This record gives sequence, structure tokens and C-alpha cells, in this order.
Amino acid sequence: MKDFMAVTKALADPNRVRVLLALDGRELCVCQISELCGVAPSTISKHLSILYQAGLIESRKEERWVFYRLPGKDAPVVVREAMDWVLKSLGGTPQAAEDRKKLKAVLKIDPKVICQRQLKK
Amino acid sequence: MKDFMAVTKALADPNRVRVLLALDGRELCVCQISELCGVAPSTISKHLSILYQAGLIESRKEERWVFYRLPGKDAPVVVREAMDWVLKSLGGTPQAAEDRKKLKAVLKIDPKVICQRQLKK
DNA sequence: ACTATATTTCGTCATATGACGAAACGTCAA
DNA sequence: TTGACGTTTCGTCATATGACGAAATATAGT
Repeated sequence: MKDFMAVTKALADPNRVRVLLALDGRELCVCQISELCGVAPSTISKHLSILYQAGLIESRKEERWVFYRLPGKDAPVVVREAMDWVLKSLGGTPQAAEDRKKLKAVLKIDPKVICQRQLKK
Repeated sequence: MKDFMAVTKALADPNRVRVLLALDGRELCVCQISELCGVAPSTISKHLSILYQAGLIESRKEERWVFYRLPGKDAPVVVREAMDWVLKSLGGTPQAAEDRKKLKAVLKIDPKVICQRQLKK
């Protein structure tokens, strides 16, 4: 029950759901996700930690960057089915399409440049 | 997206999830659910309205009582899959078993008596 | 060792949420 | 039509949540 509630609470915020959709098929670092969602890196970091604790994402550290990705097939059933539900329910929505478009643009920029931009703000 | 978030937000509270589990296979009125969850009728009423607006439950008025039930097969796909996920994930947990036991006891009491009890508090 | 930089943690703030009891509402029985 | 009663709405409170910027942390390059 506790595990399940961690998942439902993690899914109860639009930005966190957007992150899950964005991570479908690729891994992203914090600054890329921050740029996509249009919220501060510190806020995204918090969101990612909530998703992580619910088991909905995994992470990998490479140099100064931390890359996040969806869990593999070894993930708990609750998590796998939650992800299936999310992707199936939202994959075709306007919001998802818009984010895919925006993500495409973000992916073209070198992550370093993104972070420098964020510093200026 | 908005509809989906209504569902995830509705699922992000333990008492609301307990209600859904309790409604699996039967309909219940407010005072019965209130008794099961151990929270005030007004609070349960609010929870039920959140579940209702998310499409996760339906209601039926009979005399002075309002009975709530899970939606039928005509429910939106998002809702049906959410319910499948909830029931499959939690049906076998200790919490669910405990609630089924408690519900059995509640169902033996005449709803009228339950409401009178709640008045005393 | 020092600096630069990507991320996380912390402190703060405004708003959202869940709880209760009191009062309002709607329906049935006298 | 008055009264009884199940439910809902409203007002209030304590706590949780999501946002930010500043400061701390960790790692790569000088």
C-alpha cells in the first residue's frame, strides 16, 4: 500500500507526468528536463527525487551530469503497469505532442549551453 | 491531460483508494464508507465528490441514502485501466484484507444504526 | 589546490489538501 | 407542514506541496 501510494502521489503532478512522457525512449539530464518544463533546476531535481523514490525512474551519473531514464523490465509490476497506463493514456494527447516538439528543439542544444542560460536567469 | 490528472489526484489519497477497493463488487452508502474508514461523513462526502468528478465512481440516490459504486464497462478507457491497476496492485495487500474484514462487520449493521452512532460523536 | 559547473539541499513563501463540526439541503414520515 | 435524518456544503485549522533563489555538494579541468 505504501509503495502504491508513493506511485500515485508521484503521478499526481503534471510536471512529473510530463517528465515520464519525455523519458519514454531516451535518457535526459536535469538541465534538459528543466528547459523542457520551464521550471527551475532545483524544482526539477525535487520532482525527479520523488519519481525516483517511487521507483518510476532510474539514474546514471556521467561526469557532472546526472541522466534519468525510465526503469527497465526488472521494475516492480506496480511500476511497469503504472508506466503502461501513463504512456497509453497520454501518448496521444496534444500536451504530449507539444512536449515532443519542444524536446526535439531542446535536444539540438548542447547541454552545456542550456545550463549557462539557466545561470543567467 | 486534465482528465488524466483528475484521476491521478483522486488516487493520491489512501482513504480514496480504500473506498475504491471497498466498492469492488458492491455499492455502499456514505455512512457505511464513513464507518469503514473511520472518518467523519462530511470528509467522506468530499472524498466521494473528488472520485466522482474523476469518473472513478457513479452514484444512485435511493430515498435519503446515496449509494456509490464503481463505474460500468461504459467508463472511459483511462478510468477502466486505472481501476484494473488499482485492484490488481492492492487486492492482495494486508490493508485490503483488513478492510474487507471490517467491511463485512459494517455490512451486518443496519445503515440507520450506523448514522445514529455517528450523530452521537 | 583552486575554479568552474551540474546537481542537490535548504529556507521561504503562497497555495492546495484533508480533517472536523456546524449549518444548509433534500427527502420521507407523521 | 413540520420534524427527522442522510448527505452535502461551508468555514476553519493544521499540514503538505510546489515554486524559487541561495548555499552546499560533487566532479572535471587548470
